[in-house]
Amino acid sequence: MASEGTIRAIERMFRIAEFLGTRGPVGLSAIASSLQLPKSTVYRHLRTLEGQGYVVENEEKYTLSLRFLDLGERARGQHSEHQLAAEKVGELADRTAERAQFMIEEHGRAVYVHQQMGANAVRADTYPGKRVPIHTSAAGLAILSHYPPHRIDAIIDRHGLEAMTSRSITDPETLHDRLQRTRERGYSINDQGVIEGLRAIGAPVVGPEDTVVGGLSISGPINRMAGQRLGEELPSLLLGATNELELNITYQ
Amino acid sequence: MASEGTIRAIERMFRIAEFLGTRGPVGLSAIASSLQLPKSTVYRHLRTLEGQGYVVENEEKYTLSLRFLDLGERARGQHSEHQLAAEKVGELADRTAERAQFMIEEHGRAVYVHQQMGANAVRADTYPGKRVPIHTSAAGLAILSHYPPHRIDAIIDRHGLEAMTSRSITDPETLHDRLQRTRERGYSINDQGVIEGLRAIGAPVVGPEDTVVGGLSISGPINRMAGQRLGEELPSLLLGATNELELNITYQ
DNA sequence: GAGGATCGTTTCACCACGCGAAACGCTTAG
DNA sequence: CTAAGCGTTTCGCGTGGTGAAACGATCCTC
Repeated sequence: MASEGTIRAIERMFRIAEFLGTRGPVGLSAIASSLQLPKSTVYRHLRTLEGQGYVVENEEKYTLSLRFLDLGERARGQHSEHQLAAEKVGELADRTAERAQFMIEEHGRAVYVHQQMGANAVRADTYPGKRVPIHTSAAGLAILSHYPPHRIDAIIDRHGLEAMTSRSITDPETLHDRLQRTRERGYSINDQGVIEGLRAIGAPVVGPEDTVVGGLSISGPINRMAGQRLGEELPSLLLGATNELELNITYQ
Repeated sequence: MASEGTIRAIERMFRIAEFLGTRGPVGLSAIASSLQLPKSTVYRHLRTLEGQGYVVENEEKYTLSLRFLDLGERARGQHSEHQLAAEKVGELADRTAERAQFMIEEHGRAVYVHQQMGANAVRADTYPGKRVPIHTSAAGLAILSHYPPHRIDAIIDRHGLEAMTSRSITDPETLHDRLQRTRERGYSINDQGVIEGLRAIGAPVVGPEDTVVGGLSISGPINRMAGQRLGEELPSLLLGATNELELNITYQ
């Protein structure tokens, strides 16, 4: 875990912060025993986090502060593509009445940047900042389909091909096949690879110099994501929005 | 800045992260010279952040990763009140066509938790996680109005009463007067205290055991936030939503 | 109400670890 | 061809992060 020449205190701090993020408000001893760290060490870290305003203490329970949200929103707002993508996600959600999202790749994983629920959208436990294995999302597949092979293989080497359902892609062969079909078709299909009964289509958003800035996608239940709607209507809306977005990015 | 018994490396790390949050993608030397830190130190910190996935490097420029958004969203989602408040913010924005928000107090400052633009809402550079001096927002004043005096004074001692416009509250006397009027009236009014031409009304959201969980508020231009609408219509909507929210929180 | 368990806090001595000056290789500009 | 800038790497110093242990407060249990 700890690479060479990196700062251990900071790595520990993030372990503590991530632990606070998964388990709600929690006390010092619980953190120390869960992370197998001495109480005094955790105490010093929490005092530091609290002093910097990144942790809130309430009745001897510690919680993450919304300062992390501040940093996160700044991270999201820094790329102008992301803001332009938000509009298109809204349009897609409105016109299809499904759930639409814009994702990017970071460190080999797919990250939700924007998402919007349409009128009939199926709920999901996704939120901005959430990261999923890149090969299990339609937007992620779309992004990969525009990457050079060595970059795809590097991601596979780093993260493997974790299965989330029985329909997930699990070996490099089929992944490359799917990516090839995605390139031919112009858009990707994720058929129940992340949640049973859920299907999604995605398209890569290509910026200047053929760099992929992210992927747009539409998700819905398999009964509505089928037939002519899946084959023509939705791809047409998706590719139309993607094209407009690419133009907005290039000529902003 | 550096208190006693806290970890310097972590404080430096946040200085670097916050710097990346304000200035977009930036190189190593720019960070080092701006923060007056040795290049090798900044380099080690960036390597650590990158290794933990909290910073993304692209063509020798460093950017905050959306992992901060992940942590931030987790922080926001951890309190069930916040999720319940989101609905009410939506209702208020829809019904008033203005901008509505829910804020909480953290470390003596007011923090945006949820905000939604109504159809006629005036734009503002606010976003979830943004922090403002608590006495310059209607929701913040509403929260303060339910705090015991010693807690209010502690906040004044810590942060002072910074002015943002000529109409801002700047001395403790008038602040306490305004809070007294807020208590009598049942809602607070922020008259151009943060932006000229903008007026807002806010109400405290009180949970079990008389603890204040946050504040709801509605903001709009002074020409629409006036007369009978300001005196009756909007307060009635605001207090109605607040009351419903309080019930939802107590009997969830 | 005494005893025990558990909590957060504080102390303190050790030495790993974070630090920073300097050197290095590389690219770009003039 | 030189010079200035960049990110990277090295390395010895000394301090700052560490963790075992003790401490006092609080909360149960009997």
